[in-house]
Amino acid sequence: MPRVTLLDVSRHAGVSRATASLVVRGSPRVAPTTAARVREAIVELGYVYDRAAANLRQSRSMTLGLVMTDLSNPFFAELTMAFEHDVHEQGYTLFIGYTRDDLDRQARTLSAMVERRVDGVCLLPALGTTEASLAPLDSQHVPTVLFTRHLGGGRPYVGADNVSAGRMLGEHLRSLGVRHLAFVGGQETSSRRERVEGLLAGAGDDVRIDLPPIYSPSSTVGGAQAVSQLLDAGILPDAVVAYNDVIAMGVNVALWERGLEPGRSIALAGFDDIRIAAGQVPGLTTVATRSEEVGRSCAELLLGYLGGEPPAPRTVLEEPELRIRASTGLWRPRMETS
Amino acid sequence: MPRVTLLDVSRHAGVSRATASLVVRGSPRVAPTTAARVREAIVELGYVYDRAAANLRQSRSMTLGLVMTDLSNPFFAELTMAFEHDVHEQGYTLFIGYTRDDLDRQARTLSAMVERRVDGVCLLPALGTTEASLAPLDSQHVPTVLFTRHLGGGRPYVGADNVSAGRMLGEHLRSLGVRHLAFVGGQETSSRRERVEGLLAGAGDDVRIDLPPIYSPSSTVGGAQAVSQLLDAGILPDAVVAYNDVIAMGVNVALWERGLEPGRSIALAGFDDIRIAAGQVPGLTTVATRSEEVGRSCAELLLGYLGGEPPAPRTVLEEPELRIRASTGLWRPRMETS
DNA sequence: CTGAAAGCGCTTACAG
DNA sequence: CTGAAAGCGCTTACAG
Repeated sequence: MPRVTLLDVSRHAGVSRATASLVVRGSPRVAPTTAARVREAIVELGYVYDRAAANLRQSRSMTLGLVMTDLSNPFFAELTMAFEHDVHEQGYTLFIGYTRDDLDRQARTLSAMVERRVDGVCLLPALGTTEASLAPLDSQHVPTVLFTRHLGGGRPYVGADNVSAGRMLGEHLRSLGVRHLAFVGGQETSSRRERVEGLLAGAGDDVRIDLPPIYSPSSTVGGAQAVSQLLDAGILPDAVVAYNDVIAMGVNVALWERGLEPGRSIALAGFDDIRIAAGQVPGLTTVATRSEEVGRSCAELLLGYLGGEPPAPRTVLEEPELRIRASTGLWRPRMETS
Repeated sequence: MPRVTLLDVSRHAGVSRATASLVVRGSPRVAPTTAARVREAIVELGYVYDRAAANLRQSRSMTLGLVMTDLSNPFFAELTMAFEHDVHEQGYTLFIGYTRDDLDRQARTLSAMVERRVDGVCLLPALGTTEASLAPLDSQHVPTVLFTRHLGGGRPYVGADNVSAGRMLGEHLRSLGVRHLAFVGGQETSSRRERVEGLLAGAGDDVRIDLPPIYSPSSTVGGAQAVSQLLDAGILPDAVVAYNDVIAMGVNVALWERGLEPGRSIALAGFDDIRIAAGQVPGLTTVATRSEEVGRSCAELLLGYLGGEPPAPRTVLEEPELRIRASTGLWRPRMETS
């Protein structure tokens, strides 16, 4: 059976297609009685608006793309929910794609979205992404906002203020009396560099900081392996700082397994304050990097960008917040070295 | 500047639009030299295929919808990743939406996808969903597969075998010597009923089972509140079984805070085996309900369904697997009652 | 294997 | 406020 179209509706209601079209879009320029007749016809015929066809004509799709590496870090699940909420309210439907930090996959995903004429894209760039990687978006003038990782260029970007987050944690640990800390896990990204930079600044010169080249995926397994590498290298700091909470959770388990008691015999902290981090034993000290605010700002920046010029400000840095819990709060220096 | 279309490409290559169209779709019916000339033109002009326009003509969109309540449970993040992987490989792009267990939001989300002519939808139905709620999908003949929660009808469905999962856990706890267990958390859903049913069967008649009407959202906070309600009601079982792992993580914290040591003084278990559960202290005993397999089966069932009749089998139950960890593995009966 | 024409379902000027 | 015509960018028969 053929699809019911706007032409069928207009005939049934005794008006032209143009009029019916205005009614479905809620135009006030149609007489109320006419509009009512059209709406009746819609119900009687079981008509469903074909936004895809409308979009072809209007050359916009009312869809947005959200592309990230993966969801194994709940931070991105939280961000996704906030982003989806805000754009859904504006009538947009969301395309989603996961690059798994693979450049080919990222290219295919972005192309697929561009071919479907997305109106805009929020992207967490995969490792190794360059400005050139984004040519498929730029050549079609698809407004793009980066989040969490930036490329160093002037492209619109939303993220936590990672330098500030690192500094807060560094200051906290120093004030506890930590004299030796190590940083582990994460990938070689802008946000990792920024967190380390802040940590160094916050801890100050009195604190010895080990920055072994120990990277890891954002998983508990990755965290456990990272801290094992650290300990196997003979490094036993007062405090371990993990690149993020998921990694810190893995560090936590590995420390327990080695007979260390996080929060007592060794301090432990992460970044992000994923909701699940408060449900850890011991409760995990962390710096909230505002998943929901980042998602919301991405939506706001992108929506403001649509059909217009790149927005000002082009960079939004969310203010982090230190959340002190038992994983550092109970730790005390083993002995005074002064 | 106007968009580069297939007409521009065909002119530039000296062929007709139809021929150019065949080339972009990789048809073998075009002479190789002609095809090469067209491909050159595409590159030279910077042409981008407009799949949205193609889809209008073909009346299919090469998009699928994945609709669930939310991502606060990592189980659904894992499922999403697996589903996305498989459908991406088949050339589909994914629309996503979160209902937050709200029927209105679910209706709006499904309508938005239907208006955009999705080829198929995988849905975790919000609480209160009836067959009638799915009329927007059915009236447009959008193939639909349910997951995690079913409606009792014959609609295609993928989920874990929750009865079996409950039974495994019940048998495990009984074999440990647990004589009194309580089940807490979760919503009033098909999967909760099934888990409870299996648990009762597995534990047998010798085990006293408390099923207080304590429901909760899938969050650590929800879990902490649920177990507090239990304990405040004066119930102190040998073992607490939570509806899922996220809730169990909250139970874990609340038990510690009350001076109970999960895994020692009280046994604790959940369901799902979310990846992060292994990174708990103590390690959480759970029944894996196969997030990735569920996602994969959803993709397979839905793709098989597209353009054809509803698939057989219409129901796929993934086999669960018991994962014993310290949260029950270290527990021993306090005294013999025989 | 290639080309001219019609059509997917809508919206957009332009007359009236 | 309403209607007839053209067009969004593609694909699909149908001739050749």
